[in-house]
Amino acid sequence: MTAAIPQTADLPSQYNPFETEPKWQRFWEEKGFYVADPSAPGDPFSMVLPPPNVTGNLHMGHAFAFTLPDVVTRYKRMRGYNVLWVPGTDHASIAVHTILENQLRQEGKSRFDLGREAFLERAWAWKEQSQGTIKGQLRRLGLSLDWSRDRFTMDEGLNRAVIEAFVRLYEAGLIYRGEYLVNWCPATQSAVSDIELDDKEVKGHLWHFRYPLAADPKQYLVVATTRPETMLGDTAVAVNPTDERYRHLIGQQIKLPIKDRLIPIIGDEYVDASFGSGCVKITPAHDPNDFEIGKRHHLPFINILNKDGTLNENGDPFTGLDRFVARKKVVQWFEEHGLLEKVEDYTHTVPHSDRGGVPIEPLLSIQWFCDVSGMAARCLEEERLNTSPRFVPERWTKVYTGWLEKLRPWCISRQLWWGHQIPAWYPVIEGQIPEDPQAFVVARHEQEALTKAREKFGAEVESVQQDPDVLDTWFSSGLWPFSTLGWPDETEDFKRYYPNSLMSTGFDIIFFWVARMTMMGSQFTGRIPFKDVYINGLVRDEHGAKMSKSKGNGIDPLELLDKYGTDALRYALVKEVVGAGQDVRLAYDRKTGESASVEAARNFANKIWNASRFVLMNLEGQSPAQLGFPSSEHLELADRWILSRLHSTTAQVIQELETYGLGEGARLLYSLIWDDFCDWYIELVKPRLRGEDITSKRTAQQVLATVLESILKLLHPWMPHITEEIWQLLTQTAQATSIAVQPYPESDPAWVDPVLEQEFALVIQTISSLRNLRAEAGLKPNQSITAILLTTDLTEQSILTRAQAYIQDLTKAESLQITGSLATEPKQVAAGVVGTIQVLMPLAGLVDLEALRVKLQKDIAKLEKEAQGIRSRLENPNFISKANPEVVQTNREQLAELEAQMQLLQVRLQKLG
RNA sequence: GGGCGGUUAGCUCAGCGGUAGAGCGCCUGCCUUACAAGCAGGAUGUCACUGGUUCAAGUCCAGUACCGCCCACCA
Repeated sequence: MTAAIPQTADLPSQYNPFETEPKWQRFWEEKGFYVADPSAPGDPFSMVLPPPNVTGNLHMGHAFAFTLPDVVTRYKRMRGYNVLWVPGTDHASIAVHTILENQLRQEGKSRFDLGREAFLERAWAWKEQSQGTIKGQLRRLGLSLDWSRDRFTMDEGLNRAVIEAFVRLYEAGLIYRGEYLVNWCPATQSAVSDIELDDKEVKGHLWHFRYPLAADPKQYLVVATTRPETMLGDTAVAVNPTDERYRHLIGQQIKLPIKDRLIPIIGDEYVDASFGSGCVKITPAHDPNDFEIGKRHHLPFINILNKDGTLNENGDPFTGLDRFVARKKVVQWFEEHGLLEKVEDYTHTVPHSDRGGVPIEPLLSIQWFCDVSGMAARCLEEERLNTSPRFVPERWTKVYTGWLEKLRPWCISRQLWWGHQIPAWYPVIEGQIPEDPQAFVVARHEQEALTKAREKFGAEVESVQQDPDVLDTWFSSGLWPFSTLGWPDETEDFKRYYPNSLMSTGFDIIFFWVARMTMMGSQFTGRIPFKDVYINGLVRDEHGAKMSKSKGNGIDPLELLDKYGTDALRYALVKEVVGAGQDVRLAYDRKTGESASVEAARNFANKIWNASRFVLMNLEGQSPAQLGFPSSEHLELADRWILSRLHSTTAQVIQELETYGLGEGARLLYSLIWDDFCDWYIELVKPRLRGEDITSKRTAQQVLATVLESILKLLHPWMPHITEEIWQLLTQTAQATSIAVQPYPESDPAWVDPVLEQEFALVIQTISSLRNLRAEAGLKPNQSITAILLTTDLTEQSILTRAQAYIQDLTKAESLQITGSLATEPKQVAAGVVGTIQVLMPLAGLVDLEALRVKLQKDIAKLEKEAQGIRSRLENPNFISKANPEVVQTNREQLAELEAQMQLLQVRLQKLG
């Protein structure tokens, strides 16, 4: 039994996405269309969703970045691939900390007041809430995710994967504990990685200090600094060894002001003799470059800072002061002692902590590091040999390899609570943990740690205490492509779907994430975890600016979803993309909350809806399957034309989808649907549907049904809901299946007929010309005309004759004469020209002859301008001799045609008198 | 300092060697039984600038300017 086809009256004339979309979202999920089956046939096509942070809501960037791969996924599924798209969310250690600690601050508390356990409870509660919101939003975007495989970076399985990865890296000698300069964020009191920094331009000063020589305090060297307080930790002054001014001083000593410490003058190539005074103060414990120099010259490392950004005992006499207060005091000291040479205004960039929002301090501390040099080298080798992964667009490859080439050890520990606690334990002996930083064991769990600790440190180990730090969030993210598939176990999913086919993400996290995944993937699975990397662009605001929280210029996707529907937003975003990875700008009016581009997409959806409504009401309740495909001998000109357009567009769309041309595909379909199908085919077919000729009517129904069904399938990856809604109505499958799992249309070259399309273009132009004449003459839409198409070209005559009914119908011509010559010339006639065809519309009664004249003159002038261009080309002997003969020939023909057309119009002009 | 994008109609953008395009907006008619979220018709451009290659250049090459990103930063 099939459901009754709704009558036209049942279908509103405006498409309502708000009823439709949730219905199909539920349907897809309940019926499990997107649940992958590793035992099912088909080449695998697998992806993991870049897991959104559990920090609140999805933003426009998510909507965009997730819709793009959804288009690809839906296409691949319809192409018969065995598709898996794994959803999930990320615990986002630092980001969640920031949110929760802000909340606590408002309650007048800190996380330390709460304690680790209570804080984590809050974190889990927050995660639950945020995750629920995000999942709802992902569903609302209509993404074809396999929710049965939903993961969270801190769920049991992934936790196990993280510990396993850490242990294996440690056992391979790639994870170690060491002292190093880390980017220290005094606000969050944690180390942060290089890529969690945000450079901000700051207007500061460059202070020039006099450093007296120990041998002769009246002589001094001038050093400059933007961070005066660090001088308390200076352990040398460096000059360039080739610098004639200072070469003789190398080896002598400076008496460091305030501290009265003797520090050496050293020579190092790093110093640029041409910058400033050519002397550099060296603070190995608080500057990355100085750190390197300090190591080269075996200088002492003096740490002057506490973790909260105040000065420690080494900062005496400013111990306990905040770094910025100490800065002023140091400057004041130099000033008072006549050692301040000068102060310059100086604008420079200062690295700030992304999350903490304050300037970071390079700080010497004991952290956990991961040596990634071997992994990076393997990734570079893969890229060199196999160009794997393949970046789309290709230009991002350089960004990726460039970063891998200059990697430093990765600081993976964070002094936070929310995250994966580092699986390292310290032995407790006599109630104490040994001071030796290397006294620890790495284990999968506490029991194993205790055993190992006793083996290593003896039976006197009473217990073990786990390192309180958590891992950098990107550590677990790096495992995402395989940890989600069940790694470290050899699961069916892992065997079937790894490596992933595609990774779709933003350029801003090529370093953070893509490179970490390829490194971890190569380390643990021996393979690059994905074949292609599609790098999407940004969604910019209405002014072309990057949307960001700090600027507050974000556009809320939910607002647009509420206003226009999911399909409209999806289509509007993707249609703007050019090639792959280009940024898109979203039209938006902040006063009204309206978006012209999303509205245009909504209108497109409505157009599809109404075209479908027209088709449905004319099929007399028959489904495409019931109607069957029309037999070839019954096909009329318009039928063959629309089928040709369908098949040629299908070929182009498939071509685009295969090369990630998602925007191009969207635009091709827009034109096929709106221009070809709605404006022409449907209009042409109307008389046949109302007419007496049963065969012609049935053929039209068959073509309408088959073309509409193909169009729906073609468009489904971009606009999944409306296509599902209409497809269900059209095919009357009673929700037994989904358009999402129907085969994607194929292009049959047998139906593509370029000659026919060209001929049909002539018909279209002729109709347009007549419509133009009607409009120019000021005729009412329902007023009928008489028309004459005059041409001596027999082919054109034949085409026009075949299309005579179409022309008459679409131009309201009650009589239409197609002829090679006229027995009697009409007196007053509006005229246009198409090809060699004179398009004539005789006008009875009062007409504005002057208007007709002006119109003809304008047409002639236009043609003349065109002809002039071609003529000058043909008059150039070099063009004749050097250009491709075919091009020359074409130009000659074009000129001849233009001249003939002008001639015809001239004649008409003269006849007007 | 290095690198990557971009500069085409009022706005947002296609086009990437042979006659300047789309959507939105604008103008003129139309509520024509699919659609006024629509239909028909129309107007609109020194294709940033300067050179070069070519018979031919928004289209290829070089440089310049401006806009936007990314990376690295000289203390």
